[in-house]
Amino acid sequence: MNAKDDQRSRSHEAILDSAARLLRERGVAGARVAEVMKGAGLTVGGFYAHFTSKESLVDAAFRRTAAEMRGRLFSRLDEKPEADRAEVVLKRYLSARNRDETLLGCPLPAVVGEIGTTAPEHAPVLAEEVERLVGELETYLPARGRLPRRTLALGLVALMYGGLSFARAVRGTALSDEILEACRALGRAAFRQEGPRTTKEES
Amino acid sequence: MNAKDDQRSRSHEAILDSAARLLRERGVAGARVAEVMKGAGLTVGGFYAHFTSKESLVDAAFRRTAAEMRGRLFSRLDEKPEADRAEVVLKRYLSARNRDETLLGCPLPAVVGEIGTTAPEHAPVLAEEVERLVGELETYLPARGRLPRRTLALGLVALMYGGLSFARAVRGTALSDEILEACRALGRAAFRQEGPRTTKEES
DNA sequence: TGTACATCAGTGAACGCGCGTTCACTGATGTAC
DNA sequence: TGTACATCAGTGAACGCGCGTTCACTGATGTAC
Repeated sequence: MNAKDDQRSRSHEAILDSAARLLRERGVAGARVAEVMKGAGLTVGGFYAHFTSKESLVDAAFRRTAAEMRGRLFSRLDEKPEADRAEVVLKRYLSARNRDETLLGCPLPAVVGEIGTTAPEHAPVLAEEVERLVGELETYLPARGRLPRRTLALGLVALMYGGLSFARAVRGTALSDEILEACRALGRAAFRQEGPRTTKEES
Repeated sequence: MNAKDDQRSRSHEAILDSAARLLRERGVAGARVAEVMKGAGLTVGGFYAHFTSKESLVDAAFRRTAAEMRGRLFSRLDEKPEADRAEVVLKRYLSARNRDETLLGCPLPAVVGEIGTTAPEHAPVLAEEVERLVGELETYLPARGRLPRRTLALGLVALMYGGLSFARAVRGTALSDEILEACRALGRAAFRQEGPRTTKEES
């Protein structure tokens, strides 16, 4: 039962990968089952042997892309001075790279609007992933600023998501670059005033 | 030729109104031509006597909703102390009301994601409307803060849009209220440090 | 003022197309003896 | 070791459905004489 199971799980992975790519690039409605399967080197009919519905595929692909994003966003931060870490995260997220390389970038801009309008069935997963992102970001924020860490983290996530969404929507224009820069500046201003630059333990 | 022309322009208005409502509530793909016409008290077939395509309808409806939003956002600000105006705008936009009353609220959360993914044909109109919003918001910001007015305005628009989008997507949860509040706090922090609360002329 | 004709906003059915999902079938892999 | 059968991942065509758009037609409004 080895070769068969191997094949099966390899296909499963390929489908998820393909879905993750399309979800980030085209959103929920734009990630069509037939195209997902084609991207995995398979045909439409086989899909339902791997997932019970498109809905469950989207949930799974969303979780995966969100986890990947957090991985990239928070990787190797221990190499940076503690006081600079939040700024590094901000810079990484609001970068031309994260805007242009949709295939590897953040899934939020492609799905949040749809979840608010035509795809509310994915709201629970979104809430989950936002909590994860906010929770991890909090770790890198000053412990006692004017605003509670969680407040600051929630606001920064909204700022980052909003800036990236706009920048992607008008990509290729000067406005797009301007937006990214302005959001970085605003975010920096928000947490720079929040705490002293001295080193404090966080736990 | 009076009664006929009157009828025609009344229908045109009704179609636009209906489209504006649906666009805010369900986005570009969700605002279906047949449903728009039904909402205007008409049938599908008559649509193309009023608009050349769905695309041009969406552009027109988007401009209309954006203008309405600016109207509500910036109305009667002269009644408020000059230093408080930006904060009033922030509060109005990031309110439970603007989240829940989708029918009258901001169109951005419903369309920006789609424009970035499956409906790039509306990017020019989006850029136009963002410029209008940013330009008007600048008027209410401190003239010489740490950040240039335009930078601050761009960042605030991204923050407001991002916060409202998240809040709508997870509406009905505690997280949704928390996000609105956090974005108001972050925005306030950003422009509060930007300038002294003294009165300065702006022009 | 009345009558015959022209205009045109709106109707409703049909068009081609693409979607998510289903299902009878295939053929390579694994099992039993 | 070889043969007959079972399993099951994947195929490809079909299903019902909804979309944007087209078009022959209707009937009330307006014009010409």
